[in-house]
Amino acid sequence: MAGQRTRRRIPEATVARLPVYLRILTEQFDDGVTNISSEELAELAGVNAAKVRKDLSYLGSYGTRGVGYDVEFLVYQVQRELGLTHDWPVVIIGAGNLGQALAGYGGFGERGFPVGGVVDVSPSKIGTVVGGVRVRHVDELSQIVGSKNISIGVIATPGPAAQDAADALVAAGVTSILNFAPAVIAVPSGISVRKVDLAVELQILSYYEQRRAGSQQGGLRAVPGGRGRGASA
Amino acid sequence: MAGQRTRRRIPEATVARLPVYLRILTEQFDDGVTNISSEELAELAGVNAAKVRKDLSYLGSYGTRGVGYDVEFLVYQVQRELGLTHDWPVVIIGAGNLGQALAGYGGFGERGFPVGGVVDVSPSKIGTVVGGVRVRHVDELSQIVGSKNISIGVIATPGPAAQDAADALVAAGVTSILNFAPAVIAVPSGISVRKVDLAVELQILSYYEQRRAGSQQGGLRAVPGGRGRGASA
DNA sequence: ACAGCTTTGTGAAAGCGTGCACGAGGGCTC
DNA sequence: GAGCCCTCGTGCACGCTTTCACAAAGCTGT
Repeated sequence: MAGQRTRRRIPEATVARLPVYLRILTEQFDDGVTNISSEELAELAGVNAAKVRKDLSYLGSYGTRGVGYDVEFLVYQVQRELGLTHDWPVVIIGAGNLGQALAGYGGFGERGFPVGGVVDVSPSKIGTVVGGVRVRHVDELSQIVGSKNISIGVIATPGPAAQDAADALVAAGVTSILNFAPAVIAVPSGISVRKVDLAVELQILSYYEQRRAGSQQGGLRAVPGGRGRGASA
Repeated sequence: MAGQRTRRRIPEATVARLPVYLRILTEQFDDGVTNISSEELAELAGVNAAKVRKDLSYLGSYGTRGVGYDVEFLVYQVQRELGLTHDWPVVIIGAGNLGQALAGYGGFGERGFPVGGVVDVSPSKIGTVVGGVRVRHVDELSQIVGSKNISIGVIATPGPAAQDAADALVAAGVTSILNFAPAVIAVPSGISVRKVDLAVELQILSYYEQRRAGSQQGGLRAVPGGRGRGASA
């Protein structure tokens, strides 16, 4: 019974790259590409080929030496590893500007994360329809989460409301949270949290931008740029 | 002349945390707090106190032993280091769902990143007003960037258009890019790129969610969760 | 069947970030 | 003004991540 599921732990850095590989592999598959080498995949993902091989080796030995990887098979394996063999409905808390955009985005549903519900506290928002979903009151959160078996919540509230939102999500039974609010939230251990802060990203860019303006000798140096990447055009 | 600007290089991981400290410090200052210890700041930021001290030490020795840090002074120092002493206007490329939300968000302008322009390729978008800015054609990008001295561009296009958008931004003179499109973009060296991919974040959560479902013994274990954080409630 | 070419999978080394632990230094009290 | 207490700043060790380099393995053509 411990056969398939409990495979070796995958390093966090690798887990963060697998979705990128997956998107590229899917695109390649749609383009009719049936086989791909670590070198090609690395090029498309903007990383080192050795890193690709090591990352993929955590899933198993799915490549063929001298040939490369079978795209379709690899897509399936990465999906399985990431738990993307079924949909994960999400609930969005906060129907303001950002919440509406996320609900209306559509890209979520396509990628296996349909919007299972949107809640807010404001009476002016409740009852409106965003992204085909009617906004309901946050008090109904538990009911929504329970009935649709939702385990992922998205916080799209203003910063000061983020902790309350997180508490409400956890109380409702959500075990993973994607936090867009500009605030650090505390959650019980065992709950996964990832944070996306747009202002923070811009401020990081500002740092390198300013640094560049300061050191006026010999033009530009390579810039780390975080999860992004620089390559010569 | 090499005095102020060319201080020691700050590690990337630290640069990514400085904006978080800055937000917390600003909030504390607004609440009338005049002094803060590394311990308190660490608690609020969800990190280790030693890490806070080490991070801040890259800026200089601005703390007072036995006392802590002067909040107002520290706010100023972090702002200066991040280059936030003046505004950085940004140009948004792509006026779809996401682009509109970003332009209308308002949080950008408040934090020193006013929307200096929005461009798109679609005639149906051009001329419409989002976030108080009229959408213009992408061909006018150079003119917009030049006249407003913009150095940061935000890509909010669909994935397939991202590379073209990046090329257009670089050609227009932008040197930092925040990429929201689900695609890896290639840029000349010397251009900073940061990437925010919503689907990727959800897929990472999916991995840990699935892993949890797989190991059904003794409840939940601590989950890395990336840039987010777990703390006992 | 064998030689040669290609590409994977992985040990080992180097690099980077984190966290501990403690010395250094400054304020406060008596 | 001397001693005590508190908190910063940082050297060091540890662990994670990246990168290199190469042996193992498979396909192809003769």
